[in-house]
Amino acid sequence: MKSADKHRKIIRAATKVFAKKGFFNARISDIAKEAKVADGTIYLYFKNKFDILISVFEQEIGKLIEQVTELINKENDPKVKLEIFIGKHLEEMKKNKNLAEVIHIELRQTNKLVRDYRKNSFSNYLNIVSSIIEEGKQKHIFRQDIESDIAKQILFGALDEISRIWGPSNEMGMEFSVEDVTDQLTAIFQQGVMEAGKE
Amino acid sequence: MKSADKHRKIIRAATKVFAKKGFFNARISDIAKEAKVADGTIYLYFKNKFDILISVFEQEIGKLIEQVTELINKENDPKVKLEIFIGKHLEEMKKNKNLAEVIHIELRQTNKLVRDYRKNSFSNYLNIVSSIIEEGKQKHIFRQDIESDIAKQILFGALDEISRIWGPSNEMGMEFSVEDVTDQLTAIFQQGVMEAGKE
Amino acid sequence: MKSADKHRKIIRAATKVFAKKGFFNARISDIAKEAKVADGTIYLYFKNKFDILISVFEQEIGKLIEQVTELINKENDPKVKLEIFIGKHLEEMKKNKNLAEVIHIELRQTNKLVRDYRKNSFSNYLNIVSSIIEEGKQKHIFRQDIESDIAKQILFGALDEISRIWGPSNEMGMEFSVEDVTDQLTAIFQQGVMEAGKE
Amino acid sequence: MKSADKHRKIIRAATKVFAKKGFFNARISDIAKEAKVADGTIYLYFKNKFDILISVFEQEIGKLIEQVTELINKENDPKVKLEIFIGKHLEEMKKNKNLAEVIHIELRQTNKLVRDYRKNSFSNYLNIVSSIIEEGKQKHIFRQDIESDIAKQILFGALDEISRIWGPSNEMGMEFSVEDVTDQLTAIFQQGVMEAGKE
DNA sequence: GATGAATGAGCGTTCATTCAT
DNA sequence: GATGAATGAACGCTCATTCAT
Repeated sequence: MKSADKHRKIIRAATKVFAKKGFFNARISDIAKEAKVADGTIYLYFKNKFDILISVFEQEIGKLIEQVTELINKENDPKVKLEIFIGKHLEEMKKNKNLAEVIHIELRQTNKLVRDYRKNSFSNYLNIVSSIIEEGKQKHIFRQDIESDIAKQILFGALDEISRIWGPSNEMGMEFSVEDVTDQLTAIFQQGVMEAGKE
Repeated sequence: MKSADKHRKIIRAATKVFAKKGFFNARISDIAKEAKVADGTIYLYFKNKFDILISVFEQEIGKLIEQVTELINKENDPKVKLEIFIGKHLEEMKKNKNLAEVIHIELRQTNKLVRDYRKNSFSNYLNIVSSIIEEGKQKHIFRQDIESDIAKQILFGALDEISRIWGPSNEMGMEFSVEDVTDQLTAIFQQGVMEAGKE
Repeated sequence: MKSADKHRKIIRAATKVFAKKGFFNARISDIAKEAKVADGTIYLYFKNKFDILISVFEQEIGKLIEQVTELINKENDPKVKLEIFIGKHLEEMKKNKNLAEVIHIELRQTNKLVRDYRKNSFSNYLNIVSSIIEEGKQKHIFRQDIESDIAKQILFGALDEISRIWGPSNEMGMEFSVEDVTDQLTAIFQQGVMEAGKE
Repeated sequence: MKSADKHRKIIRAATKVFAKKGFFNARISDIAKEAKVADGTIYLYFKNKFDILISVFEQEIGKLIEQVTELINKENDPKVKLEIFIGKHLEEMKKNKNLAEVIHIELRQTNKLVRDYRKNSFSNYLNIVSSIIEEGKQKHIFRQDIESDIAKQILFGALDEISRIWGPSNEMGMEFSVEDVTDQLTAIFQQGVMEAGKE
């Protein structure tokens, strides 16, 4: 039986290699070597190179959705939910720098498959944000003029760009902790969407 | 003298092709055909394929910096400056959808050369934002706890992601005008960085 | 003991697959699937892929030689023997279209092994023809100027090409029965080799 | 401009390599080396490996049709026409042994493209034979019961198989001249299709 | 004996870059 | 300067064969 363990090993190796070299510069043989399997073995588990990329997302974003959803469901205050979402995302990205790179770089390879994919798991992830925003609007904690579909993109763009602070190519001089960055983004975004006077 | 006109034609063609197919899927011959020159001609104007990509940015971001700087220098209020920056960026991205795609997609090809490049023109562009933030902090209009280096990344990420609303692959159902989106992002970011009570 | 049954099952499967896809396009896994055994099992019965091809001939041509020889030995008239040979060959080819394809297509893969093989069983098959011709010459029924070594090739070429009428790719509009075709070829070849006036 | 000379050189090289190793065992790099061009150059002149094969036929069979047609048109007697056809074919095959091998081996690679091709140039070649036969039947020189569609296959099969006498793998001990073989085949086939008494 | 997961050599094809014209 | 034919290194993927279970 094709071992699930080997599948995982390849995913992990691919994430690492994609993060380091980018999808197009990554060679199947790089991934195979990193995973300590033969080149051909990869094709027992994945249809083609692109399928590996898709699988990396499917796997990792899936985990993220699960974790974030659980944490958020324990909360009532949309304001706090936002903070949790931001914090959790950044925490995971700092923990798994390769994933951050992969999301950042590869999610942007204009490509039918990725697009199709984005309509699925990734969309679900972003829709967590729009739900929170809508809830906040209903409770009159967030401003009525905020479009949740725009706001979710804004927040994701910010999260994604800021995650690179911890990447291998951080060009900033300073080091920021997850807490620092979470605080900054939460502060800006939270305050940004709140109704005046609702502190 | 190598005609500057031909140089421009190639840049324009490359922007179009990169936007449509992405850097790695774009062929030199695609660009040559689009520019109506021979493949070999491109190498009279550019060192290699990557050099074309760099030049597209250099050129386009340069223009952006010029325009934005001029507009902002006429203003005093950092709050208004932010609004101008955001509005101008989005306006340009909507006007030049190819450029938006190229920035979005290609700026993310992890690559030593792009990185080096980002330390130059692109950094300058982002530093316009941090300057505005610093000015706002000094004038006690913006919160003292905002790190301008983080904030500039946040804003750029938001701008970049939101620009895709007008891209060829906009998966959102609705159509938003530049004004709508500018208002939303300005509202969130402005309010987000302002000191309490300073409306 | 390796079951002879499994050996036969694989031969049968291989004949089918080779006929359908040709030797080079046939995959070991195709044959394994068709034979309902594991890929590896095939290597318990055959040395390698080419060995399977050889075995298909060995087996099938062997059967043919046996049957034809028996029928012919009952006859005395070389003219009738020719007719029997032609009729039996075509009958078998129509019955076993896969074999016809395999002989037609694969026997032509220029290859040392096939050549070596042709010197054996296949040669024996063809030599049935030259024997008949020689016998006819001796009995002064067939023309003395006929070279039996050339004539056997001529007849086999004709038989082989004509067998394709029933193949999956018959491009002729009409349908011909075994009898029609046997009659035609027998008529031409028989009359062709006969001495003038010996009808 | 892509030189017609190079096109020819590649065709010639391919014919040689295909003849020697067979289509599937021939490597593009073998052909390139034989033609003294770079591997990539081949793809400036041919769509893919299979396209080279098709082109070899198109080219060579085309020449054959031209030559044979011209010779035959000078003749009136269908009997002589047959002799010319057979003689010319065998003469060309002996002259160009590589072509003989390629026709023999490759025309049999079951394959949609070859089939489509056979419906064109190759069919035209064979139809020269059926026309001759029909003409002979009309003039009551050939037997009325001969089906020209079957007879053309018979003749081609015979020609094709017999051509291999001169191939690199001739397993016969003896050497036969073109004349010998032409005589034999002409004798058999001609006499085979003729009406009784019409010598 | 039987399995099928694993292997890795091997090849068709692409395309950035060069250079003779 | 301009051209575009030629180059050949590079890589994704296949599949016959092996071997641990």
